[in-house]
Amino acid sequence: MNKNYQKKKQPEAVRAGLMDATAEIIIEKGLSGLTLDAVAQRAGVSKGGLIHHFASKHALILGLNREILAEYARFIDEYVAADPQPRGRFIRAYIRSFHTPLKYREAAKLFKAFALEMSYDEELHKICCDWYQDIVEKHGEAHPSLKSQMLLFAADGLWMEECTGLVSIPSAQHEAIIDYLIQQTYDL
Amino acid sequence: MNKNYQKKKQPEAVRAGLMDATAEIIIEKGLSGLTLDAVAQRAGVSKGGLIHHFASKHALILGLNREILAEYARFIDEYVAADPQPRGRFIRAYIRSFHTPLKYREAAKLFKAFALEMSYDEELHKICCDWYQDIVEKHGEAHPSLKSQMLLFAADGLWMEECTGLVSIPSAQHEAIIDYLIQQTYDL
DNA sequence: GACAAAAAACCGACTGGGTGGTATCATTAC
DNA sequence: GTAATGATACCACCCAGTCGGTTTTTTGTC
Repeated sequence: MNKNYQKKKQPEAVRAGLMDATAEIIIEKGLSGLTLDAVAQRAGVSKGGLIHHFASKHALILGLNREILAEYARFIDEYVAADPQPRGRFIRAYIRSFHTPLKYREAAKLFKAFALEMSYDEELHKICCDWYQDIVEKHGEAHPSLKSQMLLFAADGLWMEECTGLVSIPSAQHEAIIDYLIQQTYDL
Repeated sequence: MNKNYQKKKQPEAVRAGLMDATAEIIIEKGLSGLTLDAVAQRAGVSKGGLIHHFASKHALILGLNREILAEYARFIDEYVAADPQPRGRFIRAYIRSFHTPLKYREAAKLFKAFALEMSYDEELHKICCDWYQDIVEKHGEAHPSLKSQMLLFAADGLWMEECTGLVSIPSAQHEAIIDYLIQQTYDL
């Protein structure tokens, strides 16, 4: 570990930089605007270097997706652990985690891009399904009530609204809605 | 009807065919899989013919989007008109219309594709925002309660789940959730 | 109704830029 | 040395949009 001393090459940093660049480009231009050249250039790496770390564009996308899902999972874990009231704990954590700024700013846009691609990419779909199933098995109720499910869907809907900016809610109102959802989780 | 008898060219039918082909391809392969050649071929038209009807790929996408939004608006209008109870009427119509099969099967996937593209296409974004604003001004409440907003978001979330197939809800449970949401709209 | 001119509808080969991926060579770490 | 890391050049393919042309339909005029 302490061999890093005087290391000129730092593959892990390069790899992280590539991930960041990928995320930024997807946020700015969407998945369709993601090109290997652009990623390499933004990360200050050659295309060959990029391909060395991620064998293909697909691998790059999957890698980023995995990383982001892992981060969301960490958020949810933390929120659940910090919540003394068991009832509705998972839903509160779910709501809060999806409205917490992540490592990647505007991560919601990223997630939305993946949400679309899921329909056409089985591997990506499976990764996301497994993630969701794991998180529910870990924290969720075995037989959630209709109200619980409604609250989860409402959190998803609000998240989507954030992504698309369709309704243009003032941020104060946005907060109010989240508070309302949280409040509802105490009465399940 | 019989006037068509001798008509060889039917531009409106061709145009409609191009729309259908576009929708089908987006459903199958997503927006990124949409190519002018594929649309033309599926519709049985040459590329030149396609370009004659839609000046660009962008125009094609916007045209289809407009058509679908109009169809959703019609659904909502009908549901509102048929609902004797004014309170929560719009929300019920909203929920129901987004779970009604449209002209284009699996239209949800289409809509999801547009929802993504909105972030990167100002024109598309404006069309959708205007549509939403119009429909709310027409039927919605001026100052919706938090619960009203929550129900709308829940409908959106459920719709998204339909698109992505993330949670894999049995259809019976799906129906139960919709019923629950509808039921909630009577108590606002 | 006739008939020419204009307009609309339609065709398909071609272009030019972009992009994913490969092959090869150079450098650094251990 | 050699394995990991990274740079550069390159290729084959795809795809949006162009362009000159043909065919059909509509329009204007007598």
